[in-house]
Amino acid sequence: MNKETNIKGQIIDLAENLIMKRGYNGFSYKNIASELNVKTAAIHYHFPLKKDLGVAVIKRAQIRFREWDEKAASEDLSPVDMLNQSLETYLKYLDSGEYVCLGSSLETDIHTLPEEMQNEIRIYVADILTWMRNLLSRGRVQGVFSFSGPSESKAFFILSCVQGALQIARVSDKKLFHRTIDTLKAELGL
Amino acid sequence: MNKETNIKGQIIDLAENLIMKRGYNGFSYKNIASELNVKTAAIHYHFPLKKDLGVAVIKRAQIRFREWDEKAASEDLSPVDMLNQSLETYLKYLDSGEYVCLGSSLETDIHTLPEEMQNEIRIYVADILTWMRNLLSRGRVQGVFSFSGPSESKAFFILSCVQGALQIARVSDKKLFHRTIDTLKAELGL
DNA sequence: GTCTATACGCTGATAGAC
DNA sequence: GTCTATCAGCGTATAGAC
Repeated sequence: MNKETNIKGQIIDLAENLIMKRGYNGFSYKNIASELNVKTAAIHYHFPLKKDLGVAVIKRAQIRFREWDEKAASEDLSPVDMLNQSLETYLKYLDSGEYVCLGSSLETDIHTLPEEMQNEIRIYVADILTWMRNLLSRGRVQGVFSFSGPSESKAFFILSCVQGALQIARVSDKKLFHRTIDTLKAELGL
Repeated sequence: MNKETNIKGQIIDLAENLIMKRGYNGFSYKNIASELNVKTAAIHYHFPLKKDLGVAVIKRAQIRFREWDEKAASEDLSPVDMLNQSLETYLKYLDSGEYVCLGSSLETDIHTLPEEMQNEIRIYVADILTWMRNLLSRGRVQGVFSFSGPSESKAFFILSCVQGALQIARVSDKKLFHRTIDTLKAELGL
């Protein structure tokens, strides 16, 4: 999904993609090592425990998300454009034919994960929910979004819908994912 | 979740619950064996390969779902009551504090599963989507549901939303799941 | 930073006794 | 139907050489 040049970054990239494709319990250091044409011990040098790598993946996702948000804010991106940009991320996952979003995958695995990872996931998901809530709130005040009820509920509703749709699309008709996105936009008055 | 008396049924029960809680790659025969106070070899007697057990879990879910549908139909249950009954299943999962729905968990794991299991999952999800589509269609004709667009799209939308909400609720505020259900109902005019 | 070598528990799975 | 015994392979992880 990304193109890190440093080795550590490349490992995190591969791990993230593997988690999104196969889940945390569905990948091993060997998968990463063979992709980089090294041995597993080399991966352990950078991330002694698998848990360390797992935490690194989530923390980087948190940072990337925050930076994306700040960048969009500094560019004075409109709420509509920001929403569209975020939805494009999910469309990109859909087009890949392989990935679901990171949160989605880790939520499913949550009861098998070390506590440190669980905590970081909660933070990551909370960040996204808060961001969406603020975006909706702002958009409604500006008159570009139209919906009823608390922004918090609507944010949860939209993210649930997109995330769930991406998963179901994995095993059914992908065009229905696009329709779901269209419906969500229409419900906001777009 | 269930209460099978025969051993084979008990094994399938435990496997299903483990999949919903920990994912297919997050459980082992040992988990089931220790729960039943037997050795893993005893489980292999009933299901030689893990894949066999996985397929059995999904096939039973298919049958249970169809039987539930037929029963509801034979009782002339109204579309509203049928919808509510199905939503109660998800609420039960939420209250357990542990489970997401079977489809949800297996969709996440899909790229790690043997082909036989993948096929059964597709059938299972297709069955549920078709059922929901027909329910919505019937309800709209009867004038108890109100929504625009194809029933197929709406079915996908609703199931995505519920499924995604159940997952996100695992790591955030569970009351927002209830609000999501309320919103979905309100959108149908309930 | 990466390698070889090694350890060790767990997992899926099988054979044969009871 | 369940047991003991056993197996190979994998996954995580560490030690020490290069």
